[in-house]
Amino acid sequence: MPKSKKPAGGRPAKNFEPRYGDKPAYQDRKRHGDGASASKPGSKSPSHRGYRAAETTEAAPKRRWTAQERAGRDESRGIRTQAGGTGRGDDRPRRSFDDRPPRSYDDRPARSSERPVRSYDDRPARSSDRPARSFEGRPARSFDDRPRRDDRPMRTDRVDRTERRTTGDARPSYRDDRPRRSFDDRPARSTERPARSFGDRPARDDRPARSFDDRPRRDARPARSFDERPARSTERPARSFGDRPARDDRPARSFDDGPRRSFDERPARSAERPARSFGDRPARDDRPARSFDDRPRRDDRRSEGPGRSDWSSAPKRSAQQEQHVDVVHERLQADAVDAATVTELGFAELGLGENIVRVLADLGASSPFPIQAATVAPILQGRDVLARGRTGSGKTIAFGAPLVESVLRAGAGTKRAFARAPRALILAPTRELALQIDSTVQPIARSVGLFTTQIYGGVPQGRQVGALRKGVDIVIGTPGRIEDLVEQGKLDLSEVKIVVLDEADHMCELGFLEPVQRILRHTAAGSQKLLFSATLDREVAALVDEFLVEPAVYEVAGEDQESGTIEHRVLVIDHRDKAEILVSLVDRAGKTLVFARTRAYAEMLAEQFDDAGISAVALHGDLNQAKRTRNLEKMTSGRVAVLVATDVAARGIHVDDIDLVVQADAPDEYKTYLHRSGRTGRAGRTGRVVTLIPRQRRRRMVEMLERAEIDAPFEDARPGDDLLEEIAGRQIANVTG
DNA sequence: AAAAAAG
Repeated sequence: MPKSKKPAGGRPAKNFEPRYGDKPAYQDRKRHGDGASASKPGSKSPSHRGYRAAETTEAAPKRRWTAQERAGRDESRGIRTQAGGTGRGDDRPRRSFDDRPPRSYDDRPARSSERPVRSYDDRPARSSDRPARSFEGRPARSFDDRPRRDDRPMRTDRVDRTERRTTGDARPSYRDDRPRRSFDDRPARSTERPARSFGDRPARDDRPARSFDDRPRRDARPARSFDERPARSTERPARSFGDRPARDDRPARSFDDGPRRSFDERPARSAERPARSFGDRPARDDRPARSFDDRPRRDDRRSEGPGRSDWSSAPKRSAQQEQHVDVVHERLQADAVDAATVTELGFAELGLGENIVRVLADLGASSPFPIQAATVAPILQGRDVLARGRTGSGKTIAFGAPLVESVLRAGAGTKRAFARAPRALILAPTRELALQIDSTVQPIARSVGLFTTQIYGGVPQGRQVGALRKGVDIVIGTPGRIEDLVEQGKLDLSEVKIVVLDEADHMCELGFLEPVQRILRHTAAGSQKLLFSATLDREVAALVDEFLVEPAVYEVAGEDQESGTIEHRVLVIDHRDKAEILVSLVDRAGKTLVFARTRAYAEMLAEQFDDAGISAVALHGDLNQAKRTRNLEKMTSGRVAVLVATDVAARGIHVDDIDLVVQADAPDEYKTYLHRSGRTGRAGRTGRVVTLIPRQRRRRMVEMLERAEIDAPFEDARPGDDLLEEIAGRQIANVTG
């Protein structure tokens, strides 16, 4: 009955069908699930005891993992602290810090010259043989690590930690070293923090509750979440870093650029991180209680305020390190300030091989963007790197090119083997992003005879497994399927010596962190880690503490929202006008990306636009992968001008020429705002972002924009307003009419 | 709320 009403209500049956043609897809998926369970009688009923053997089987593995997961969870809470020490220590070869710098599989840089020569024609041929051989060699595989993990939980670490902290060792890792470390520094640090901490902290507290009422002013800053930014915004509109006491230490840095500065501090901290990181985290509201265990001891902690700094705060770094970091930073800032300076060094000068440089040129990157100029060299040196570059600034090439070069150097002189285990891994939060990264990295890799493969869910694994069997050098994918294949024994990560986490801060969020941690533990001990994101913040401390060693931290100075090419506006509307206004905004010439908060709403909006005669497609997790890929491709190719998506498209996705981003629903986090709006205005182009909000959301919106350090006018809008015409770029027509 | 695994 109700159905009959709907069609009548202006939802033409026609639209319904086509649209549903799609939906069925996902519904089918669900059906499959049901079907499976249905085939097994009593699946639903808890009393499934004797029944399906299958289930039982599944159960077993799960339990096993549960134990590990638990370990992972603990670690994520800070218990792992010692991961660095205990966890790795015993079994793993682990990287000795001494070596580290050199660490990259450097030994064979020289050989690099050879590569070009090698043609990998053979490859295909061998494939047939391989199957047989497959994984025999690897049996050893990653399991070695695991055992350790188990240990950790029990780990006597705490003791260790204590020691470390006391020692104040800057180095994350090993206690042995630390002891020596100067105690002098430490004290100093502690002093610093306290000061700073109090300022920040309050903020955090606020956030959670997020009550804006009480503290009108502060809200803005406290902004919850992240660290520095929020704080800055309020106090320093301009972003002067008055707040941060800590920074005082580093006179060197020019604060002008400072805005981003947060990273500056960090580098230094990095050294210390292990110890400190844990303290801070707790601070974060978001996270699980984690870590209170340690804290008691931590001086900082009690002050509590410091939280944020985690790695950053870590105050102490040896003078040497500090200087080094600062130096690096200065260089970076200088480059950023003067584009010409950056371009002085070409990709070749940065250490990339001839073939790679050529491909980059083909990809449109003839000379390095600032973030690329900054990270290529350190990555080639084998350092762990944290990098923040705003959306559309070229981060993929920034890690992709040097990653290929490193893999190449490491493998120079080695014979390619069938079923060879991959040597590099790139993790992304969404399948579309993984695909996109591959489209950039693959050509670079192929130019030097290396192979990449995508490993993500939503598609049959057969092909992926087949590729792995033939042997690939670089795996690019999403956490779920990768972990799945690892568990199945079809993906061996033990030879992975370089790991990239794109959208790293996002990968450290609730549902992602643990899988990511487990995956990283399967990679080679001491593997190099590269964390990239436009909104890299201390949220990644969970990974930094356990997996990175004295990471180099980069960001491009002067790269702030004001210097961007995106125009932001906020339209305050009446809820009942929303649909009409949206149609009006989307009915335009250029490509428009619309963000909705839920899958259902995204689907509904796409339908509405279609009904209004504006061809639009949706992109969200309720669509099957084929549909997702197809719809995104339709937008990319220009066959449709409107794409309505959930936040699945918020990060990383690059579609040329999107000149308008409409947020049908305002995001809750400033980071989400930055990523969504970053879908336009890429690589220096201009773009416009319009966010629709109901009147009562005004205040929240103001605060969020402050956190994002974005200035945007708030304007009331109603259907038919010229304002809408202008935003849609139809103003002339309108005027005429 | 969304995303990420299901031969």
